[in-house]
Amino acid sequence: MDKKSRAIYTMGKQQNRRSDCPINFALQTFGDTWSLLIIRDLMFFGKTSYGDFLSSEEHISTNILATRLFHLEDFGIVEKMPHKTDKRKDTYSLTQKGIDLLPALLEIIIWSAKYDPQTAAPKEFVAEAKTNREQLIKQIKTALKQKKVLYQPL
Amino acid sequence: MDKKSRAIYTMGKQQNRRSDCPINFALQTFGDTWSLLIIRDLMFFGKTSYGDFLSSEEHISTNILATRLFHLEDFGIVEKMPHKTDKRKDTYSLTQKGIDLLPALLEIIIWSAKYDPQTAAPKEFVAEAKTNREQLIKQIKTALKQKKVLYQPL
DNA sequence: ATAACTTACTTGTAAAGTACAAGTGATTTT
DNA sequence: AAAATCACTTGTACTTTACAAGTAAGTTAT
Repeated sequence: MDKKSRAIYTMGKQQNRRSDCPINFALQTFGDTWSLLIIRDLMFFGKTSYGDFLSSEEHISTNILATRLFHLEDFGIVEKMPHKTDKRKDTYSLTQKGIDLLPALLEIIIWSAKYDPQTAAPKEFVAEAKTNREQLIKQIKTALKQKKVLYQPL
Repeated sequence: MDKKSRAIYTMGKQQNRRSDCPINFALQTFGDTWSLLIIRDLMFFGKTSYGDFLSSEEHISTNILATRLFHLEDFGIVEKMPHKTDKRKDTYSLTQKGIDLLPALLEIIIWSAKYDPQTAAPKEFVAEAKTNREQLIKQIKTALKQKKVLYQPL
């Protein structure tokens, strides 16, 4: 890890926190332009590797991805493990702390689906999130633990 | 408005959207380091003026605040009106689109309260959000419409 | 009435962060 | 044994941010 990454790493532990406000805590943890997309990929689309994240349609730069993954791992939202068979690869997964962001993600999805006329959010999914929230959360959590992929990348 | 602001303004209308993913839509709307704090100030703390936002404890820079307010207004999350009596002032308020972010904010607060050992989130508030979500949402929306302040800045 | 103050910004500049292209070294595949 | 893949790192130009200072319109105090 280089100096810049270490700087971010250290900030990660919130030596430089702007306030103790819960909204601010969330912002300083994953409130940049990319982190939530990585979390999305892990939460809904079964992506697990560096290359998987790189290939998402939003096209994150490789250096940015590297620092965000350090950051998210540092904050305990993401875990990195050696791939079972391929020694070149690492496998990323959400920790419990990361999985617990699911309700917030669902609310964001509901909001975007309401206000973005060209949203890619599947109607049935949004309907489920609105009317069967708790059940949908359980279902997704179960799938995550079993490493089943419920949805295709948008 | 200067060239830079116009550039952001144009991006605001999502000519340059990275994808139609709902998470991405939210990120491109308010996914920077400051917007959610402005929305928080409007939602919970009864702040309404430029100076109010400037004086929040996170210390946003004045030029950043100006561009974020343009952006948020452009996206229809915030409305700007001349102050009733003081012609120097403007009064900012949340639109319905902005108010509809409340459920997402509540989930973020619940998450941060769980994982930040030094969170400033009031326990009773978090408890209410968990057990009486819908009622709390109604209560806050009513207060917003009546311009009552329910909470003190953290 | 006028000077001092407040308000909502704008401007300038240095520092930090981002995007893009091109490596690199350790595997794995062909 | 060569070519490809994987998870990064490095270099550089560009963009964004942070901080300090200034400005114009409107309000308050004397």
